[in-house]
Amino acid sequence: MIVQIISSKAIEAVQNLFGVSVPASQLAVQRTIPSFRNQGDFSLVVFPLLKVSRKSPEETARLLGEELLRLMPEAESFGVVKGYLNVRIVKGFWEGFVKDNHSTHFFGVDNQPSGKPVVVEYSSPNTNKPLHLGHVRNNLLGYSVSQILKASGKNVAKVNLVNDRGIHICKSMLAWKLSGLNETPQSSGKKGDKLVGDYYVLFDKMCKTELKELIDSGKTEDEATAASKLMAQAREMLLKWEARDPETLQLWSMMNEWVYAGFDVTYKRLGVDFDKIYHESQTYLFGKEIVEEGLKSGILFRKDDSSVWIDLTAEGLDEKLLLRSDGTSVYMTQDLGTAQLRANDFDPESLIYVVGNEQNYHFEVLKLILQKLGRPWADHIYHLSYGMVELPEGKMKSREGTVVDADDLMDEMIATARAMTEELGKIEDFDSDEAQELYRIVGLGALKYFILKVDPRKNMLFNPADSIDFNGNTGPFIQYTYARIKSVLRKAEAEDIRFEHFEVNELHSKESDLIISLYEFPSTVKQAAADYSPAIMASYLYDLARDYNTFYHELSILKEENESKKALRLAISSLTATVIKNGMQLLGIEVPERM
RNA sequence: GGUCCGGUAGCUCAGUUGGAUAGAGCAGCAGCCUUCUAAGCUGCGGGUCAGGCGUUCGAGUCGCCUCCGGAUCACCA
Repeated sequence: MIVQIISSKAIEAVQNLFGVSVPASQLAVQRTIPSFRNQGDFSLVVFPLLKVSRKSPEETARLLGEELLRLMPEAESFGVVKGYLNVRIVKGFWEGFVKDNHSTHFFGVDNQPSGKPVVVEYSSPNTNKPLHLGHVRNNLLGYSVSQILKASGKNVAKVNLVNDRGIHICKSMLAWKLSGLNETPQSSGKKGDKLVGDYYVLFDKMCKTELKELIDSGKTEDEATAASKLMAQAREMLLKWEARDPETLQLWSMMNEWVYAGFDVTYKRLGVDFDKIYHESQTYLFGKEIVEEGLKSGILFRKDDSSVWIDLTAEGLDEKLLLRSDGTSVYMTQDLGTAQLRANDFDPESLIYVVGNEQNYHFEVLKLILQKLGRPWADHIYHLSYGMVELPEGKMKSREGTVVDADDLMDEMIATARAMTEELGKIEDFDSDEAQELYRIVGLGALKYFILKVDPRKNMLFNPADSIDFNGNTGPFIQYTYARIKSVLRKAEAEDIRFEHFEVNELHSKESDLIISLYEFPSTVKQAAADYSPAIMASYLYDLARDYNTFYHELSILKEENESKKALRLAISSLTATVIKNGMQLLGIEVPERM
């Protein structure tokens, strides 16, 4: 990397000039800001060196620049502004970079996977209701982070932990049974997850009616809840399920199958997948052995009512329950068990949990307990905590019907893509299938980019009006740039213009801006991986697309008369297309050849 | 109340270990298609980086305090 080269040569230069060895941390090398690009490509801040140079900032920069020219064949010239040394890189360096990579299909994403796997858990839905906007953010993040980690050279295992048991599933089952309609996805034509979700809502309604009657008859709210027959029936059903009552199990597995079939459709459309799916019904009993182990080693303790706890007050947290007084496990117990299970299954380098920030405390405690229990891999648990998705009218509330359904959302985005495309009238020669495919790519591209461009940690606002805007900092803008480049490349191919041979003797500023952006793609992948942040990739791709569009606008490519320049511009264009395609793929976004 | 996260232009968001004059997009205004795709490009206006104090040659970025918003602190998951 050129930044590292400059940095290490600068250390050498300081040694030669002032006889002092300075740490790399003292030498900040950065891209020169646009105002001073006429002087150089990269800048070095010399203020930290004044103590050792005992000279003015300008003089220090000048001496360092001269020494760098001697030491660094890649340095062509330099300029000094105040305490900034601006270094111009020789054209041959960029020529070599473009020549080496312009036809490399997997530029930037071709790191060979090595090491133990990184296990990424994401999605993790409940089977009592369909996927909504919040899940969409989760799924897109999990998938994208997995792609980015892979590209950066990690082995990745994507896992899903489906919450397929518990009182909430029993509620759907009970409502379905009580309705007596025997409604199925086949009989109703409803998507399975929607159908089951409807019964969950129905249960809620029936429950409210029952409660209202009880309260009207003079009971307090608490008394009414306690007296609710429906709730009692649901609890009874859960007990039956845990006792493996055949009839209950059958109903449970039938309805879950419906949900899975529905989820599969949504997952497939969203473009996400998993290497392994865990089901809580099979793992919810795990973790108790770990609790026993913790009791033996004295890390956990039992209270008089025989419930089991861990005392984390020394860590600034509270006491946390791990086993109820009746000996049953809680969420934390299960998660300890599934973490161990995953450690056994994968022998992972690290465990990543893509889970909303409302569970920050849970994961902090989970990690701490496992560390106290001496699990070496616990140090590598990372909670990829993301913020909530809010709507302009506030939070999504299923009870108030303000939940944005994942399938509906995709439908709307694709319909919008269709409307926009038809209005622009550029694809008259597409057949119906090609057109449908384009609407899908653009609609989903808009949705995915809109969500992934914001820093995962932050809460985000999902404004439907903004999300369907396809101009500016959007997925379709980047897709458009790609299609535009491909159009040029097709023309070049038709005219049998090759671009293997060119010499770079001079560079237009728009050319060098673009080349340097392209050069930074591999390190951007690494950084996005290190930060678990698709937003970094999204932001990079937007800047790149913008750089390309100004380049495209200011310089002609095919009409350039100088053959060498024409070839260079085609090579840059080709590499830009590759980077956009590879980068978008890291976000789970496809790019169209034409649009 | 304790802990954690956030507060940057009217709105939505960037701002890599502290570095040059804090940037985009949207919205508004004004231009650019006889030229490789105008889903594009160019220009204009718009800021007490919530506020204060401190560290530093240098702070949106680090530390402390205050204010505002959110999450969490269940024998729920």
